[in-house]
Amino acid sequence: MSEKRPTLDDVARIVGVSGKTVARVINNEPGVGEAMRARVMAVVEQIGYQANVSARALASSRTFRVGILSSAITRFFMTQFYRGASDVCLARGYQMVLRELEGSSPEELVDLERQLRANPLDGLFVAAPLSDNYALLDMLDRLQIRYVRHTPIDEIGRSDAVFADDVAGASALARHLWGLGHRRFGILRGPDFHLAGRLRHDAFRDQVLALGADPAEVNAVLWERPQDQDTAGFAETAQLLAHPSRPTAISAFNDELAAGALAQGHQMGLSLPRDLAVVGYGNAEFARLTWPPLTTVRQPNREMAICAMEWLTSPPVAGVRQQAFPIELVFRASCGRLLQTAEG
Amino acid sequence: MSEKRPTLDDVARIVGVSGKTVARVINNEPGVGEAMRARVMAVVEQIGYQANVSARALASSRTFRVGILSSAITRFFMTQFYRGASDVCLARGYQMVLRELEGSSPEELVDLERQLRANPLDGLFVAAPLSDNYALLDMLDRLQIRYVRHTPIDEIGRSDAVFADDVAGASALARHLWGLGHRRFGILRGPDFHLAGRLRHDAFRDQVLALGADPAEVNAVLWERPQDQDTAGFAETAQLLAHPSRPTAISAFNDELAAGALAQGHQMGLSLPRDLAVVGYGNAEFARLTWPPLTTVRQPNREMAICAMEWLTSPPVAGVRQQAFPIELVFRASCGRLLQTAEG
DNA sequence: TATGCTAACGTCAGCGCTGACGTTGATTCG
DNA sequence: CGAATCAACGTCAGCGCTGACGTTAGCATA
Repeated sequence: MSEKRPTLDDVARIVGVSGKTVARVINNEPGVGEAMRARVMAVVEQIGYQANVSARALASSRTFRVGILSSAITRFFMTQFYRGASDVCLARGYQMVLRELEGSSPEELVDLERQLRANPLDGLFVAAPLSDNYALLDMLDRLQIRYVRHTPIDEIGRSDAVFADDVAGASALARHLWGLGHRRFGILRGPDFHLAGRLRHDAFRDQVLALGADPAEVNAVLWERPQDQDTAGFAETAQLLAHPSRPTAISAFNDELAAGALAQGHQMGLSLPRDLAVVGYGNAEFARLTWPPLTTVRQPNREMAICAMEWLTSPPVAGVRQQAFPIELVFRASCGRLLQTAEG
Repeated sequence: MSEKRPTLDDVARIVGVSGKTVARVINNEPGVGEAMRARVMAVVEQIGYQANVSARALASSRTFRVGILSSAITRFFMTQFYRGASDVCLARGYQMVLRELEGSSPEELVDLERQLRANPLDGLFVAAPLSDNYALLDMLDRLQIRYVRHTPIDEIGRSDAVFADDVAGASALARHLWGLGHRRFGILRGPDFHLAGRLRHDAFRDQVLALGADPAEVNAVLWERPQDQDTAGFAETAQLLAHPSRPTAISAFNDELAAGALAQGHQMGLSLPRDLAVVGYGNAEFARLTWPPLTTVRQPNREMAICAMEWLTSPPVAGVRQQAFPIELVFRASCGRLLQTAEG
């Protein structure tokens, strides 16, 4: 409010042209000569003109706003999305908004739909596991909101999507543990509604079996988010360790569960990693802070978000765009000393 | 785009009144009778009218957008802010946007100012430690942007602020450890530019000295963010433990450093928590996942964000509003069994 | 009964852009 | 050399609201 902020017409008046010409310049539209373009830009720079997003949105029925939709906006992997998305939005003059959809009850969906109607977005990045909630996707389609999904896999090519290869990650962990000499495995399996939970479990199991493991010595326990958050994975780990063919290595759905497995191991008096190797998934911030520090899989979340946001802030294209991103193993101490070099 | 979304005039036409009357109703302005208000609301509900935020922003020079500014948008305590802030924004029809200001170089500030000019906000929540960056605050004042600071302390009553009592938290930890019988203390001190770092250090030290500790047996090491993120606090902990009066308890600036202290303890072959007690600060997500799980201080971040956002989305008031929030000790195993009940 | 006052509405000009549609002068070509 | 073409501009009516300012009918009051 201090000094009124300059408008497009202010620029036009100074240059001595029509507002439309200025608009053509700042929007990079054709129909202006090079000389004029330079003159306009000079004045724009000089008085520090910035387009008014609200006016632009009102007149053009675009909003210059993109959203990130997640069922857990506080999780670490989400914050990596924010950083990547934020960079793109900043560079392209878009606003980034966050929206949480905790459950998937019809009421929550209706609520989201209402809010999306009231505050439309130019695009939405849908993070896993919401990305496989078809009721949600149908709603977005109905509202004709563009979206990019972050999903483990999309067999049917339903929409634009970015993915990190869960099968490759879980298989690599399996080969790593096998290479260290482990033959009896426990799997802390993620919830089934989380597609990645199924994929990682299957890939890990298939890989160790392919390497020659005895099916009777590869056991999984399903983890369902317990009431007591302080003991994530404790009971499930105890259950795995109580099995007749007690595993020497545990592969957990994520780093949180892996940390729980380590804690349970400590509590049972095991010496880690000698008595029990543990691998996580996701390379959470705390993976380096457990004891022993977790061997895990890094997912290129930042890069995926950047890609998704670049799509969403660019003109639509025909057809479906899908992009896979390579994962990367992060070796720490939770599997003990390596007996042989792990493959790349 | 499917079916054109209803406008204020659509509602007015159906009810048979002027658009202004509808506006009065949906904005809860005076000047409409009860009967009319009910008639309008009925139609609003029926056709699902939602005000167009862009139009409203353009006409009223408000933006219905509030921001959260942080130097580390990926930290766990920030995500707790998002959740609280998001709830308020959703309920009040505001958009929440995130902005990171990593360093505090003049260039970055200029950049932020440009962006704030281009995309004005109705208010900004400034998280610590940016909340004590006076260059930033001066800039916001100059732009006449309302803001609420999240800061440990504000002696001069410079602006609206919410704070959790760092002095109370650090003192309580000190009393807890003292009560468990500890007499020699190490402090992993936070960086000085982080006001909370100084406050927590001073409060802890003052408290144990007041309880009778020997000043020679209360030592601090300054932590500066190391290059190698994988070993946060390792070297500093080793330094503390190498001191002639080797501490039996370490108080860390935050949970991350505390986890590093635990890891270093393990690495040195100590039996935790018998040989070394550790307390953190902040109750990060992973505090329950370390071994032993961390005793720490919970800060009511969600509640603070809710308060701040309620202020920012309400009409301004005269004077400065400041609100303190109580902290809460979270007892876990990292200090061993309690010898006596800790105070409330 | 004339006057003033007020609650309950209405009117209308923008807010700062955009999109569709002019206009003009220079260039090209039959 | 006149008509057609086209790049380079200009004009203008909105987009859907809001804020400032009418208008009117009903009621209290002198």
